[in-house]
Amino acid sequence: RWSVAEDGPLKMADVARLAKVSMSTVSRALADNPLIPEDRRREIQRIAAEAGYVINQSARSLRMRKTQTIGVVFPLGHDVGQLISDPFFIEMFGRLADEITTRGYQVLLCRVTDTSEGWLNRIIQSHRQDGLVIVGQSDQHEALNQAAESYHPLVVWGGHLNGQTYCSVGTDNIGGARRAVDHLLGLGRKRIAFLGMLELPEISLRHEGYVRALRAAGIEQDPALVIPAHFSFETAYEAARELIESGTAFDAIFATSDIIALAAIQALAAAGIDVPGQVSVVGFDDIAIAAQSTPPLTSVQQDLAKGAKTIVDLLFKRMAGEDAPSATLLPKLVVRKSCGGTSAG
Amino acid sequence: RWSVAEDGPLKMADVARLAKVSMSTVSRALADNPLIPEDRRREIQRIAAEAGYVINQSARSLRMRKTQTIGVVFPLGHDVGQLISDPFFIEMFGRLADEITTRGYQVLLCRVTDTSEGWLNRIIQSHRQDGLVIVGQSDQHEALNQAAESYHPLVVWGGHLNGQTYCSVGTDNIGGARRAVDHLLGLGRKRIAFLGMLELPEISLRHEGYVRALRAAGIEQDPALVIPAHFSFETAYEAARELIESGTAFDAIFATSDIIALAAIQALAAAGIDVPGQVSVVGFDDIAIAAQSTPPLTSVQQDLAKGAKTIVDLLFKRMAGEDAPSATLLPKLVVRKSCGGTSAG
DNA sequence: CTTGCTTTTGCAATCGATTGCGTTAGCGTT
DNA sequence: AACGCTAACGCAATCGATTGCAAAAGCAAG
Repeated sequence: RWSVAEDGPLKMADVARLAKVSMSTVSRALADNPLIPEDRRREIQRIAAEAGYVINQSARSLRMRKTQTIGVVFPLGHDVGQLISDPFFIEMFGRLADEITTRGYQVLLCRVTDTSEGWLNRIIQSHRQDGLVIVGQSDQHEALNQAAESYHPLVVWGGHLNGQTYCSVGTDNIGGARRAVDHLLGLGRKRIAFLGMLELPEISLRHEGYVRALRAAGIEQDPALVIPAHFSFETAYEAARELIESGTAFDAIFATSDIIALAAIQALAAAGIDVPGQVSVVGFDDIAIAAQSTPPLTSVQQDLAKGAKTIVDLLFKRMAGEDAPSATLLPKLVVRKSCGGTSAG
Repeated sequence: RWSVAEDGPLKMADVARLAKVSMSTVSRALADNPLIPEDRRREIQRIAAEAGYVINQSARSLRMRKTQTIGVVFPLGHDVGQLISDPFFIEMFGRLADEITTRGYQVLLCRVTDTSEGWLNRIIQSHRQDGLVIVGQSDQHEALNQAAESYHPLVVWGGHLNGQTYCSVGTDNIGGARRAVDHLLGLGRKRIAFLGMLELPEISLRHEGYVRALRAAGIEQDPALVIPAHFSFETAYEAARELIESGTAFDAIFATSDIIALAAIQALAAAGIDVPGQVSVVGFDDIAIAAQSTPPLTSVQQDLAKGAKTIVDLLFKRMAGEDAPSATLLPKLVVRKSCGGTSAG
């Protein structure tokens, strides 16, 4: 009898010996190749299963030049440890994982530790995956553009930017922001602060929506109301606190993520400012906590389930050689108590 | 000049040609093997980097019989789609991913879609990973025991069970539950409901702690107060609703996860029952939302950061051939408003 | 019993790296 | 110049599968 401990893992050659056929035949039988008559196929499959044989994926990947694996790459640089701290990315990852595993592929999580020149090429050429999903462009627009030239199975979650050659899926950031700010304006708010990092493409688009809404309402923009704020709770809290202490007057906050919004609400509470009484707050993403917070947060909802499905659909198309275009999802404003009563003129 | 599009990806042989040395030398140079003089090593590394060469990991894995990858396996069966719905698993995954990538390994997410006989062996023998973390024993205690016999680089997050031969890391479930129920008893609560699936080993241990606390307080157990409840919000809500409608009297709930606790609180609210006025609620896990909910949830905190670090530490020891023992983490009761005022006799 | 055709099967090359072992180069001694 | 010794380097086998191509087997018709 054969044992893992003594003889090491079973190889295909061993199964071939057991079944008294050649390796070629075993390989074809396990692959359900019709070249082998069906009854013999079944027989060989049974023998392999009973022996506990499993195909060595390293060998298979090398020979077939594919890994049955999709790499999911998470954003870089800006916030170290963001992976575990940001509910948005976490949820996105879960949904992507679902979509990918449903299609019979494995999910490889890639965290980029070294963003020096060529980081993306290093991931691509490692051949560890058959396709890549990049979650968030961060500030790597150029790197993505360049990689997309020669590597096709690549889809990016993020904003649609000028001169973009890669395939991206993302919410209509301008429209979403526009809707949020329009809502605040509709409540009679006039001094609306913007919290977010303009350096990030998606945030920059949300800022554009903010600007357009103000302009359409004929309200003058005040640079003092545009505050840089990272995605982490602590830094966002700090940013909000500084805004409050600066003495700049404001009656609403448009936060470019829910985490930032929640941090702002806490900072306002700490300063004794009532939400939504004195200041209205709107977030972005509509993560799960948003509905549970006190007060419940009004937020621009991104449909991550649909987003993930779209990303993976497009990726598989591209893996099949087809040329899939970018897609934009329509955001929805979910109104809750954090921005005050029912709308007014 | 060389181009990905035209000539396919660069191979080590190409680099060898560029550097005018043999493949052996290139391989050794890239591996920083001291057999090659340092200056030549640097030179070859420079040439490889400039050409954009990256080692093909499939080939490397095959030859070296290791993949620089750790598989993280998620629980099976009980709750389909739990991956995306359960914040506990998500957070655990994030922390594991951090610990693993910090050590220079990749993370492969394994979702088991086929739990038929031999599922674990199929993962192990695929040789896709150098080590395995299983998050949650589910009902697979026996399968784990058997696999552990011949496969050593394996660590399980979960309870420590009788006759267990595999290495596990987990919270002291009995102690944690005991502490939670003792707290409720200290508040004067006497009819404490238990919500959770006894079939799961960890939950069964928490039930044991519940029983011990009641026994120590000389309070009679009522089987009608032990309610089966899955981990998903919807099913837990349903379970809580049935408890309420059954008419069984109770003045406290010990929920075996925060999700269950939050669902119970909502069900209670819907029935017009005040928390903590009429019923005290305690959860388990202390996930991020717990502190943000209304009312903030008292919960048994599991230190996931430490748990993940311990798991990965032990796993790497086992991968190195050492024999690492199981570990137990001490839970901490975090008291918030959901179970009522400061304690009383 | 040939011949011709189809169905099965197996040989051997291949994927792209790593590495044991033997060879060559380089240098210092005598 | 010959020798010995070490430091560098390269040949070729190897990891474990897949697959093109050719050979063998099976079968029917002549």
